[in-house]
Amino acid sequence: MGTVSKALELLDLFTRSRPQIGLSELARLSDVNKATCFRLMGELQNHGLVEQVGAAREYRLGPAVLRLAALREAHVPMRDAAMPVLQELARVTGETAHVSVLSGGQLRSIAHAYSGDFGTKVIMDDVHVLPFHATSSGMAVLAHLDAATQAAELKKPLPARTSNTETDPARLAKRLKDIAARGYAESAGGYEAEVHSFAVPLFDSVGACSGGLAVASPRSRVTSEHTRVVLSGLARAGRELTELWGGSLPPAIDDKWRALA
Amino acid sequence: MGTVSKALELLDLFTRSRPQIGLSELARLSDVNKATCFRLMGELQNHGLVEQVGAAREYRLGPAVLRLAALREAHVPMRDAAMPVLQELARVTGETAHVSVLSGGQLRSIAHAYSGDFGTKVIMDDVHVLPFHATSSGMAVLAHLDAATQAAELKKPLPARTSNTETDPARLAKRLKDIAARGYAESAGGYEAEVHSFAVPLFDSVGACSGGLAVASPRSRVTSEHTRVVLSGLARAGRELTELWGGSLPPAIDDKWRALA
DNA sequence: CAGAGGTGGTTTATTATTCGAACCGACGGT
DNA sequence: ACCGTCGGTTCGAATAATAAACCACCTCTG
Repeated sequence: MGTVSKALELLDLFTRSRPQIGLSELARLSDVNKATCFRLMGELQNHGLVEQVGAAREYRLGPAVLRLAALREAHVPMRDAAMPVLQELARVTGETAHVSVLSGGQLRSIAHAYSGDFGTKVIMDDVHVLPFHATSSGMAVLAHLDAATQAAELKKPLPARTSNTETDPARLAKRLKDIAARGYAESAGGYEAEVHSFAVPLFDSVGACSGGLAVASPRSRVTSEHTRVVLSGLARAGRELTELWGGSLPPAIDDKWRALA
Repeated sequence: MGTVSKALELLDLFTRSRPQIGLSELARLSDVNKATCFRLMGELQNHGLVEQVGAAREYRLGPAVLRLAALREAHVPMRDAAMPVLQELARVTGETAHVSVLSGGQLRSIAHAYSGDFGTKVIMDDVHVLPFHATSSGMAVLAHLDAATQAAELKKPLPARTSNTETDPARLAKRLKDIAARGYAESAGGYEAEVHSFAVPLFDSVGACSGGLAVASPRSRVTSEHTRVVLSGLARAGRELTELWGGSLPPAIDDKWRALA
């Protein structure tokens, strides 16, 4: 693996639940030698991506990330545009909603919104790369990608995240066909055992699938009425978001989503 | 220079005015070999920091920067807290306001706000590292740092950005003493020839200087009345922001700022 | 108080990784 | 057909990253 990748993996160790990390722990978590770690962090620090703070000289993300994000938003205002739609979707469903985009062959979560309705909710804080085979967003997106990418993805290993994860390529292929026919995907505990989620694909200006929009609930709250509300919310929000991002719904999807509303 | 630094410098080439860059141009701008550039961008892309888009396969900042920024804000909500204060400061002065923080020995701009009052305004979009000797923020901060850091900074080269930049260490040292005595700094075209700016230092919880707050105007609008408004605005906003960030004003500064209001 | 085990940071020779020049095929205008 | 550019690739040479040992310091604990 390249040096840069190692440095970036160090960055990915920072999460909501672990926002500051000392040098030794960083080395331990990343399986990178402490000296190497030290140098890499030094370089990251010189560019403001991380900073050291406090007497323990622990590292945390630095101010430069704000600049980069502001720049990205100024040029591709996806997140800002998505936020209100996402919050409304969380509100009407009473569940956690999140949106992800396809980038470099990976599906990345870029924003999420929680509902205040229940004491229990699905926490998305520290998820960033969504596996195609184990999440509803992933399957929704994969099902609407071209056959070649789909086949390529099916050839990769399909690690089981839970006992409900679909790990058989043939069965997964069948499920994808099904999803494409319906216009939405469902995952019953394939990512986290207790999490049930539904997702719809999102499309760019040339009608190619570019991301996914999902609602995730604790399994216990899933009923047929709940599912109806979630699906109709997803269809509406999916249509709105696709439009906001300057995309266009393929007519086939448009029809299927009309039926959900 | 380390490989990681090279990669991060590539990231810094993306600006508001140049948000998408092709491989060849990237190599040209960065003085990095095209092959190297390609590999580095590939690694950045694998982590979502950049993505390729369109038929020309141009690069732009990717969705992962959003995640990092959201993480930083969740843990250190500086920018979000600063934004309203900054906007109010821009409003009352009618000029561009910006705030910067000290990180890893550099002063980095983390947010700015424009006023709608005038047709001409100072544009801060693509500034991110502020030189200590050539900006009012830089001098305000440096003047309130400990003597050792100050001396170290004075020993470094002081490149002239304009004909008005202070490049003589001795004269700069004298100016810094002056600034510390007044509690604010002034830069008359030291960074951009036509830009006149005032700045105040900001302080952390132990009373150490941790950043700067500045108002920048076109030179032509500077009058004594204008200066009075700007300084009183800076004093008020500086006090507010220091408090918001959980810092405490040194009593000496507090006195001086009272006189400005 | 001594020492064990933790911290952040530094140094070393060894080695694996990165580098850059040249090259490739594709595209778009002369 | 030529030219210039594009994104991307190759390969030997050379640079830069590596891991382990070491330091100074701190805080527990026996």
